[in-house]
Amino acid sequence: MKLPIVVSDDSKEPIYYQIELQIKTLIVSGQLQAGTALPSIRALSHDLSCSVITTRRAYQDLENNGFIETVQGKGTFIKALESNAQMQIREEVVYSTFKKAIEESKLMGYSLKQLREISDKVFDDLAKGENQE
Amino acid sequence: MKLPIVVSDDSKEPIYYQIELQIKTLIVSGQLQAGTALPSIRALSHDLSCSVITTRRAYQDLENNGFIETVQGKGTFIKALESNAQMQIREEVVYSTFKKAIEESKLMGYSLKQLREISDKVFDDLAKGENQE
DNA sequence: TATACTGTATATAATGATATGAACACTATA
DNA sequence: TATAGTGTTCATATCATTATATACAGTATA
Repeated sequence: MKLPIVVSDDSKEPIYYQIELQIKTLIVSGQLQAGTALPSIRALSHDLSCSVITTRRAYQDLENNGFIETVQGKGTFIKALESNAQMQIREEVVYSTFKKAIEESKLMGYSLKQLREISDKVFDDLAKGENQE
Repeated sequence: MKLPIVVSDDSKEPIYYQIELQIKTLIVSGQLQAGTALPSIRALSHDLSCSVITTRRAYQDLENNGFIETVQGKGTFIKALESNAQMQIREEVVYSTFKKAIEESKLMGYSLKQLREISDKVFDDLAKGENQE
């Protein structure tokens, strides 16, 4: 299976991270079903003209977040999204992402109430953008 | 004026960033009033046992965020928080901090609605923590 | 104007993140 | 069991960030 992935050397985001985000998106949008085998790290690195280490790093990060599963000698496979343990890992990641954003913003001189207003505005703006599509 | 600042070499946060956050906190909490002169970059670097470049970097970042003002030959001074231009810069920084957090979290497979719930939970938890103090 | 303070700029070292190739270990199967 | 496919580990190179010392430039004042 050949993945519709494109990476850019010019991007400020590291290559392994670009790969991660695109595979995540494919899984979350349902284009990659549970059980599907991903291309081998060698095949993918060949397609993207990067090192095996780079694709490996991307796969490893995705595994740590519960999106995929690697089995030595066999390959790498999409994991089912339903597993409670994985959903919990993911929710914890999101929770601490928000927590960090809020705590850092508090240092800019805003109260929690003010920050909530700004946060609501961002959500509203993003929702507006989604509806327009 | 001697600032109540402590930096740790063991921290994973860079020293210049530790200095930034602590000065920000002092300003935002009202312990450093507008017009107050900060210690010179040399005096501060001596107190913290770090290089002049490091304190300079912290001051420069704070200036870019509108918290302080430096005048060559004279020194560095706390800026008034009321200026509209500075408040706007600061709000933009907070806005994009949140936006980035939300967009990255969306890639974890959550809808905006779900993310809003998680975000609300974080705000509630933080508010609870503040009230307990 | 000499001096002793300010901040500024340049060149450089040290560290950590990113990316690499080559050798290693496991699995399936001809 | 030989081979060709998987993932894994190790040593290393490259690059950006962090941190440094030193020389430079502006300001106040004795």
